[in-house]
Amino acid sequence: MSGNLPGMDVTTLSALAEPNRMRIVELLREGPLTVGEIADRLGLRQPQASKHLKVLSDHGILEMKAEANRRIYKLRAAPFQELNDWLKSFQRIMEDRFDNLDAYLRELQMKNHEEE
Amino acid sequence: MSGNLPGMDVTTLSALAEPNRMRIVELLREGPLTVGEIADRLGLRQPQASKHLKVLSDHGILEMKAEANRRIYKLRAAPFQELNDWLKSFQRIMEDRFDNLDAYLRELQMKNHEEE
DNA sequence: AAGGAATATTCCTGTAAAGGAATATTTGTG
DNA sequence: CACAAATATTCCTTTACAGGAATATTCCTT
Repeated sequence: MSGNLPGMDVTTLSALAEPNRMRIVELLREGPLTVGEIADRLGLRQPQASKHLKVLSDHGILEMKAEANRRIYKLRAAPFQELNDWLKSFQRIMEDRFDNLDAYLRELQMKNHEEE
Repeated sequence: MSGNLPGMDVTTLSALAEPNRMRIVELLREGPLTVGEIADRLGLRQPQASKHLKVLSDHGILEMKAEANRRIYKLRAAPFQELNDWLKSFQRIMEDRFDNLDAYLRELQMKNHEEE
């Protein structure tokens, strides 16, 4: 009966829900960067930068291109599209259902009298 | 020089980045519900449901209305708007900057030759 | 081939947070 | 006023994960 909802992937959110990773994402909006530059600009140690980048990559938020010694990371569009789609499916319902407390209160009333 | 970016609140994301809390949010799309119903429908124990609801409320994702014995929780629009705005500020940049690896590679080249 | 960048990985430690169980609190009802 | 229902809170335990430090790996340069 119930349609198959988009079902936002929570692990994508948890990957973004870490301050330094969010800073990395914000930084990469300006364009692709190497690990070293990311670490420098954000005042992170290289190992922690690498670890965060790995998490973000594993969740498909970033993609990496090896260029000689350097690894260049850049944003991927997909997860943001997914987030956007999920939000859109919300907006539709927002106007309708969020605020009909009254209907629900009447419903509660009914159940109360029903079960006695 | 740099504009003040939206700056998505990571704590909002972390509140959503928990499976049971996400399930609560999805459930409440259908309309407001009491703690008991939320716990029932999701197969959660009441205390855990209350705890998750508190987290969601503390982050402004839900709001609560006390109705006699019951507490009715419902979604708030604000955080979703915030998320939406943040995403929008992304979309704009997506097309332009995400993919100009070439420019960045040339830039790297230059720096390499520069510093010698 | 050797040394040095740039990056990834491993190990350790501390901390935050989620679930379980029990209990407190509030409110309605007989 | 006593009891029961609905919800919140506390305490405990376990687990996930972020940072620090050290080390491994890869690739360039000479």
